[in-house]
Amino acid sequence: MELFVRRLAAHSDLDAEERDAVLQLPVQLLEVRSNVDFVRLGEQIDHACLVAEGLVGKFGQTEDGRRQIVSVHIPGEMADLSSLMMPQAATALNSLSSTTILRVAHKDLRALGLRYPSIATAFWRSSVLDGAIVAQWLVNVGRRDARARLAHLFCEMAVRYRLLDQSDGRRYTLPMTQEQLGDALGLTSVHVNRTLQHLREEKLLRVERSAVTIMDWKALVRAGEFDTLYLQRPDL
Amino acid sequence: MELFVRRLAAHSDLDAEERDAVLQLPVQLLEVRSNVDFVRLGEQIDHACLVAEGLVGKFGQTEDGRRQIVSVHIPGEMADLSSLMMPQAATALNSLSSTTILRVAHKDLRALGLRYPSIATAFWRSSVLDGAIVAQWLVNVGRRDARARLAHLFCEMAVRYRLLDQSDGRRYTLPMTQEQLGDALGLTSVHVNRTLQHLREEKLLRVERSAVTIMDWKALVRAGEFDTLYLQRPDL
DNA sequence: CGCAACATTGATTTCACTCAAAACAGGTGG
DNA sequence: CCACCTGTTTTGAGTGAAATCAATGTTGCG
Repeated sequence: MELFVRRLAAHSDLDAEERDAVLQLPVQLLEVRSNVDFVRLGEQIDHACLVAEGLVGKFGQTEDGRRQIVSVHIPGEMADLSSLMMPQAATALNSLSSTTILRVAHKDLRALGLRYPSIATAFWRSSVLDGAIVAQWLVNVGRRDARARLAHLFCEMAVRYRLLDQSDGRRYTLPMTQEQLGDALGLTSVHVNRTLQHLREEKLLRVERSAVTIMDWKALVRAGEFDTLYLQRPDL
Repeated sequence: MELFVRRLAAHSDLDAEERDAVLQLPVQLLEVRSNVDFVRLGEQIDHACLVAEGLVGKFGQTEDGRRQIVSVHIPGEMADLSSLMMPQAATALNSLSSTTILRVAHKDLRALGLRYPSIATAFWRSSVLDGAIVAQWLVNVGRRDARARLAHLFCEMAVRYRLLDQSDGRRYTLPMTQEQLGDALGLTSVHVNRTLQHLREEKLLRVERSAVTIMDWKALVRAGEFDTLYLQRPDL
């Protein structure tokens, strides 16, 4: 929860009272095993899901069962703040690993926004920043080859995890399977596997289990044509 | 401008006074020829662009010059309302055809949001709905083949144009070249051309110049696995 | 009329997919 | 503590959808 406030404060000015008000938000704890759809497509939502631990994927789906991950959310991020403005879920939420969620009621969020306009603004800005990430993913999937897609994703996640664990960003834990990486990048797990090997041979990065180690940041950025502009955050 | 209000009112409740306040917004007229970047990447923005006529594309770019259209905006839509919350443009805006734009100053929009909270909410909701469309495009580009991608796009545009021209949605004018369609769908213009021919042979739809005629709506919906859920609008 | 976009066609190549099987954890219960 | 199961990663061989390269039509406009 603290993390959530820190994230908000990173892009929007909030005074002590406002930060405190967010911290006081009543939440309901929810533990989910790996690979559970805890928000289903078309469902009517009355609470938002804040990721406390683990990893959450927002999924779109085709009729033949192929899935596309539209965004991933790491601890401290509200996975579906947008549900406040769009209560019928157009995408599903799925735990990519075993995850703990804090549910926050819409009515509490709404009340908070009414009472503190700058919090409402911060939420709005959050939605917009999330949207900018999705847009970049679209560029990534639409116009780059497998190698660049993977490189770009790992660069992005490095920057996003940095705010979380204060590490130097060269190492982080991304609990996604190769299958899930494929779902995020519009690739098959087989091709992800081969491309990952290629990336390792090139000494750009190494992924073992869930541990990502970036060996050559500069080269990785070049490979993924990564530019932090859309994240509105400084580079590593 | 009227159209913009109608769009807002379609998803958010606004009373007469609020609707009027939006209509009174001072604007600056801007005519742009086809294929002009009137908002460039990384530019600092202090006004939003409302499309009055024509068609606007939001572009992401790779280093080798390949472009990906991240969203298109038809008359009555604010192409970059998000710039209010993210003044440094992470995507460019380009006129896909000759277009007329109404520029609205950020400060006026902000003032309006402050004075009328439900307008602020309506703007926020607009951002969220835009985001939902981008997310669907990501599913489309990531997981569907060329035929389905095109079908999906034409279905979506049919629904979106309906609010505009009150037609039955079977015919509309989409001033995009095949090259631009390719940029929107992550395909080359050559492949768009061939797939379009295929779609015509199947008697699903016909595209001549900019005139789209849907010949078999049901079949097109099936081909594109189109579901209006994400648009929060009724089907045709 | 002639230029500049745009659309269309053909031939070839390539990147990524499919199918299939094997190796490799990690966790469970006997 | 090992045998087993399930999910994940790895490898191989063959296929296919879309890209690339390169011309040739077409259309509309100044």
